[in-house]
Amino acid sequence: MEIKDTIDLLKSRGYRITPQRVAIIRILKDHEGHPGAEEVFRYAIQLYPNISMATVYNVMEVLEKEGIIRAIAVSKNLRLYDSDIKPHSHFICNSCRKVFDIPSNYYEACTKELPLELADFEVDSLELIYKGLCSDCKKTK
Amino acid sequence: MEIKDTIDLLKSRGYRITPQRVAIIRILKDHEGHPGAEEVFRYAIQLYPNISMATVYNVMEVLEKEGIIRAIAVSKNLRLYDSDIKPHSHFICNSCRKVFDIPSNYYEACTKELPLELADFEVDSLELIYKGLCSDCKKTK
DNA sequence: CTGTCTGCAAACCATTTGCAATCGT
DNA sequence: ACGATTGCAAATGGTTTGCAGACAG
Repeated sequence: MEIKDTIDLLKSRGYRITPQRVAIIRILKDHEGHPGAEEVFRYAIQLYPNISMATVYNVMEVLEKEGIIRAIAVSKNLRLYDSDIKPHSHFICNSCRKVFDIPSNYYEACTKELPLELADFEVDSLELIYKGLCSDCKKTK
Repeated sequence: MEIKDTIDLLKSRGYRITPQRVAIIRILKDHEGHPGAEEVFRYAIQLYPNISMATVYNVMEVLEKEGIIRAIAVSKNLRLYDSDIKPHSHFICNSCRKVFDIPSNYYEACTKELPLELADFEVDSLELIYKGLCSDCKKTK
């Protein structure tokens, strides 16, 4: 999604377009990958020297709530974000904590063909996460 | 798995069988569901009044490491445990935070037929988590 | 103008840690 | 005995909160 589209989306939902929000949207666009709040903050502070962590968290929460990014619980004290919202699964390395985007035929199958047990539930999202050791960490082991 | 089997497993891996560990293993056996550390602690303190949270965390970590239980990252500050390690997926209610065990045909399919991108990786586990609103919370909404 | 958003610093809280005493083997 | 484990209390660290001032619409 283009930056402008994201901004229009937020505007249409009643959010104010502050320079901090624009900066973070741009950062997420320019740095594909899986940044955490800390990393977003480090980039943001260069575009906007007075920005605070509280604002970063605030903006990330808005973006997540509006379905613009996905949060990934990597481990107890590491939450990363994924600005690619196309259906895909993740691999998390238990050693280096890196997150890999993994295309998965099953991801879409799982969302389309829900288990009977979920018939009465409202299913909003699916997380399909493999964990283990990435190829680099596997060698070093 | 029977309590005795779990104890034998731990013993065979060099762990000491302390009454605290036995108490927690029994608690997990007797209270199916998805308790958190706090809930385990509340039960444990009745069997063993001097037990501390640190010990509960210690034991849960051992059990998780040895594949006897699974940890579920429900939300930022809520981690629950599942003592059922048979292959199945989870549904987490975004409102009441309850965890539901969901049988899933795809869970096993995902583990057996790994995406090509994971060929060089060591895959140790899979999490398949649906999120949304459970039937009760859906009504109240 | 008006109510939302930001930045600061302090608060939060589940989890972890250091360490002396205890206990399993 | 000996080293693993416990319990306590303090520390940790990512995230949240309260609030006064700034600012978008």
